[in-house]
Amino acid sequence: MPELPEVETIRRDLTRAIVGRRFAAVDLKWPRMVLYPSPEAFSRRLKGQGIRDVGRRGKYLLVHLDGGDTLVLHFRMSGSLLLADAGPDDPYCRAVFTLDDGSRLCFRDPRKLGKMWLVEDEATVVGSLGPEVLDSGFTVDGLTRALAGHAVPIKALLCDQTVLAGVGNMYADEALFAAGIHPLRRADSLGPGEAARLHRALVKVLSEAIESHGASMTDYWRPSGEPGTAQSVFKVAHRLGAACPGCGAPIERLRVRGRGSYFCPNCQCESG
DNA sequence: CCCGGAACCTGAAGGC
DNA sequence: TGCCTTCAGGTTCCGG
Repeated sequence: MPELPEVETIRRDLTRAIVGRRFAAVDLKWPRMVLYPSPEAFSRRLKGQGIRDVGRRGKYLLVHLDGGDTLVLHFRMSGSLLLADAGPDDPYCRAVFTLDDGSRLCFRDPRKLGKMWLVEDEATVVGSLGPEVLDSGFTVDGLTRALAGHAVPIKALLCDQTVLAGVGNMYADEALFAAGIHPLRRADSLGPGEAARLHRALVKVLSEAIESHGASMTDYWRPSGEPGTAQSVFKVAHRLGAACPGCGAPIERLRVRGRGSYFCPNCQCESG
């Protein structure tokens, strides 16, 4: 499930591979993934535009084009972007972009939940996102302000993209463990020390995951087809019943707003 | 404000 | 073996 570290890895890998190239052809095998404009207009307008740079906002990949448009991609649950040789035979390839040098880019997405937009102003898609966790401008104060006045479970708030951009289920669990905070704690009940620990944990967990090129749990691969390795250092996420690296207690799982949440009942106590 | 549930999707996993 | 149900969770929307 591509969250911030996975999309950032795709951005970096892709930057080396496609900046300066031009879109030559677009083959939409699952047109419903295009939300704007119409699939026909999307393909027509994209064709011929050169790639200026590849950016990211939260979990969105932003391909800035020399015609002034931005191609926006969201991978949702199972999407990935592969360079070339996944090949036209791959049954899960939902869109193929052919570039002017003959290379191909494949949007692979078994579950068809991924989305694409081609817009003049990217803010129409990403304008409502909260701050980037890894921006230098994201401070403990900023996090404290984001928590204030919210009676929701902290886990739910961390996954709210309008509050923080880029954090999803896996990394929210890892950051809460690193900060020693229970996923059900009310966001507005965190003390200053806890907010500072959580801020540090978020930055650390996401930075280290980027260094490991993201986590390949299910359907995520780097554009080269190689897996990321961030999952190998997960301490709680997807480790139900395994020993907590801090205290040895078995990792437990509960549901927070419909999402499976892994935590150590010992190291993350409910009262904080 | 806060929550739950449905919808979008399909492969994997578990039960019988 | 095989059918059926449930689960996985990012996002949006809708109703209580």
